[in-house]
Amino acid sequence: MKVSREQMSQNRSSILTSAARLFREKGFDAVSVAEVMKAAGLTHGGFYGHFKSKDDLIVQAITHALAKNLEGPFELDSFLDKYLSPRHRENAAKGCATASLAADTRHQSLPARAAMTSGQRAHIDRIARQIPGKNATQRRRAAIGSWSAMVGAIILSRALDDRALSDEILIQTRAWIADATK
Amino acid sequence: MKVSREQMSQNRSSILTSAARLFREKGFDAVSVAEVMKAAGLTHGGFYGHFKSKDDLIVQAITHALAKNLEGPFELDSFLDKYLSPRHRENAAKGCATASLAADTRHQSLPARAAMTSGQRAHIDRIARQIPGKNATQRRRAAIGSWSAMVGAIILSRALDDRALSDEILIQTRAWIADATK
DNA sequence: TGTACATCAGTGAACGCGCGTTCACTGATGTAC
DNA sequence: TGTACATCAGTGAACGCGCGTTCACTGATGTAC
Repeated sequence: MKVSREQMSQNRSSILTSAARLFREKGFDAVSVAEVMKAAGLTHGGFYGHFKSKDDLIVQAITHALAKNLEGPFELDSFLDKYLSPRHRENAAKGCATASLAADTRHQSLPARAAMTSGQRAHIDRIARQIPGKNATQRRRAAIGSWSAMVGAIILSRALDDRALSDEILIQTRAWIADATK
Repeated sequence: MKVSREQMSQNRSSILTSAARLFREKGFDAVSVAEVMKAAGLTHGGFYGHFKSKDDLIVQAITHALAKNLEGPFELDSFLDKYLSPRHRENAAKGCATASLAADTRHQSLPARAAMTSGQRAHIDRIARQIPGKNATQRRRAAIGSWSAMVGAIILSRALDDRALSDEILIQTRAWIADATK
C-alpha cells in the first residue's frame, strides 16, 4: 500500500541507516538486501523503489557512514582514546566506517571506491587541521601516519581471537602514536 | 582416475597455493571452490578429497600465506620500502597476507582467526627483534605501532580510486614511521 | 469542506543464477602373488 | 620380473539453498473538481 511522502522519506532513511550498521558489522557481501529491508521494518520487494541496486545502496551507505564519522568536535587525544579502545573494537556496527569497510571497499564498484576516497580525503584534512606539528607539511604527515596506524590497529585487533594480544595492539599503538606526535 | 601419491601431494599443494593467491586478490567470499580447483588445474569434485570444507581451506590458506611472509631475511628499512610501495599496493595476490586478509578474517570461523593470530604473533615478534630501540619494551612498542601503520596504510591506499591520495598515504606513512623509529 | 479516482509505495511470490557440497562412476596406481 | 585385481584420486552431473532482482497486485495517499 502507498504511504505518505514523509513516511517514504523516513523509510529510505531507515534503510540507509540499517544498511550502514549491518555492512559495518558483517561486511557488504554477508548482508542481503532482504536482511537490510527487514531491519528497516519493510519487505524486500520495496527496495528497488528506493535504490537502483544493492551496489547503489553500498555507495550511499559508505557516504552516509563516513559523513557521520565527521560529525562533532575533534580533539586528537580523546579521539585516540575512543578509537583505540576495546569498546570500539567490539562495536564495529556503530564504529568507524573506515576501519570496518575500507578493506572491503577494495573489491567494490568504482562509485563505491570514489565515495570512500572523498570520505578519506575529508577525514585526513580534518585530522591534519587539529594535530600538533610545526607546519602544515608536518601536520599532514602526522595526520596520515597516525590515521594509518589507528585504522591498521583496529583491523588487526578485530581479526585476532586472543584477547591479550588484541589489547596489546591497541595499547601499544595508542602509546606509539602519542610519542610520535609529541 | 587415480594419480600417484606424489602427484596427489603436488595437487594438494597446488590447490593451497592457488587459494592463497586468489583469496588475497579477491577475498574469501568472492572466490569459489570451483575457481580455486580450476586454477590448480583440477575439477571441483575432487576438492573434498583434500579439504574437509571451504572453511578448512581458508584456515590452511591463511596459515600457508602467513608462513610465506616470514621467509627470508628481515631488515626494517628495506622492508618498509617494499611494503609501502605502489608495486605492493597493486599486487595483493602475491603480497602480504595480513594486508589483504586480516579485515576479512574478522568474519571467518574461529580456527581461521586462530591461524591469523599465531601468524601475527610471529610477525610482530620478528619485527620487534630487528627494529631499533633502547630496550625490548621500546622495540615491541615500535614494532606494533609501525606494523599497524604499515597494514593500515596499504589497506587505505588500496581502497581509494585516486592515485595521488593513494600514493601520498604510502609516502607519508613511510616517512612518518622512519621518523618515529629513529 | 466533501467526494471520486488516478497514482504509486509497499507486498510477497517467482525468476534465474551461482554457490558449497555430494555421489556414482572411471581408470591409473600399486600391491599381492 | 610379470600378471591380476583391489584401491582410491579425480570427474562431472546433480542436489538444495540463498542470493539479487522482477512484477502483478494491493490499498492508502493526495489531487481534481
